[in-house]
Amino acid sequence: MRSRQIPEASVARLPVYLRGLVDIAESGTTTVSSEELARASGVNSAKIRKDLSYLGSYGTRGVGYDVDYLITQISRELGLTQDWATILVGAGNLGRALANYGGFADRGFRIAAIVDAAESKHGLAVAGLEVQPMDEVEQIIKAEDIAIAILAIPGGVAQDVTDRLVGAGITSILNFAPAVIQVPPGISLRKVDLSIELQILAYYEQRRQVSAHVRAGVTPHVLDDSR
Amino acid sequence: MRSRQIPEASVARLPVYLRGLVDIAESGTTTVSSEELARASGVNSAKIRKDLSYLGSYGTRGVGYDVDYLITQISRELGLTQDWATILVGAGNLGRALANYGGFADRGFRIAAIVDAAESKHGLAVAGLEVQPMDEVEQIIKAEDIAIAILAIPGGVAQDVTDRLVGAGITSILNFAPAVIQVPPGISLRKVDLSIELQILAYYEQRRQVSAHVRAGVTPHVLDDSR
DNA sequence: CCGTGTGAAATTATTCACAGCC
DNA sequence: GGCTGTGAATAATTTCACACGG
Repeated sequence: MRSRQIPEASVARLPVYLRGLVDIAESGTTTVSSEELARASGVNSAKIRKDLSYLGSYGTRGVGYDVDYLITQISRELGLTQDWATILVGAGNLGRALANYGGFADRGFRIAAIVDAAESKHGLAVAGLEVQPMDEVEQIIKAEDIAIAILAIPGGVAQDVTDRLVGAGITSILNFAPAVIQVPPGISLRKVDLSIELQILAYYEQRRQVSAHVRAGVTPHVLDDSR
Repeated sequence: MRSRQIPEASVARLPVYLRGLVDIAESGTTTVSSEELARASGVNSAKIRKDLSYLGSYGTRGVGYDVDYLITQISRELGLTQDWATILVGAGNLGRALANYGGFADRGFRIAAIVDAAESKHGLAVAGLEVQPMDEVEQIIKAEDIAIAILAIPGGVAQDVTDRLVGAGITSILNFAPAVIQVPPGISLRKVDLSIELQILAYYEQRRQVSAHVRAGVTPHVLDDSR
């Protein structure tokens, strides 16, 4: 199909396919069907075929996809053939854990700098880098040509820090801070929030417990056949 | 409207509203309009009204929503009025950071136990708990009546550990391991993956750079999550 | 044959727009 | 007058099912 502008939902799955493909490649397999990739990536095969069709016609009918070729194409599409310098903002528990997290430099991402507002953290060595003062953030972003920032800071300062980073030229933000932050149009923002994920799980967990009670004959509170 | 079964997309936003509402409550405001909550939660007001309508008619026309009452209703709907015991699997960098992460016990969640496969970690004190051997995980889950597990383990062992946890009675999993894991039907799974989030950002970053070369037309917008 | 690629159908989610009520 | 609640309209996403080509 080869249309520009891949649907957002598809883009979000491409990295998942990539991970599956890399696993498959490591096992020595060179060709994969959408059905096999479905098993490796937890996404159903029809969705995979549709998603991949947005990239182009990279499969062979009756055969499947060449694993290495597909890895190359997805990587190119995601922009993983270039190196991305990132700045980690916040050298607390979470920030340090993220910095030391292996799978990071994994796919072309590199922490180019770590900054923290607290003077007590300055000069500290984290993952082979010295934590630098927040004061220098503008200069660092410019000097290292950084577009992506990772926020591991307290919620209370998240918006102010974000505004400052955007002012300094950051255009993509991955937010680990437990706060809603606003960005101007044209800036990408993704958030990762432990507490929110747990709350979502709790909803379904509660629902599961309630229905278990009903099945067991305990307090069949509302029972409505009409749906 | 008061229908059972709230759409998944709405459920995923309820915790976001809750956070916004708590912020608003702390500022001393007692009534909020969907427009104000939109500003506080980064979701547009029409969507908010629609989402809240699934819970019931808790607003007052011409006025807005009572902040405390809405907090209560959303909390109840999400199942946050009860306490949830969780087990943290993995006491490495990330696991320890998560355990020490403040906003955790925040909304009724409590780490009841921490386990790790490595003998070197056993007995270690993390966030006021002793790291216990993986051997005892079944017993711990039963004894503490734990339904939710948080996985902060290497990708390579994620599936095996998951199978074991599900076998032991876990029904909700929050996966921080960089791996695709499969769960049986009826088990909830959410994943948080640094590397995948960065790759998604890279796609839009690349696109921004390409279009900047072409012309000054900016690609707009905030990306959303989840699934 | 087999598995991709893709229109078309079905489903889910978002946005609109305004009647209804405070 | 202002803001909710919600049907109806629109858009996005997923699923179906099968023609097509290796």
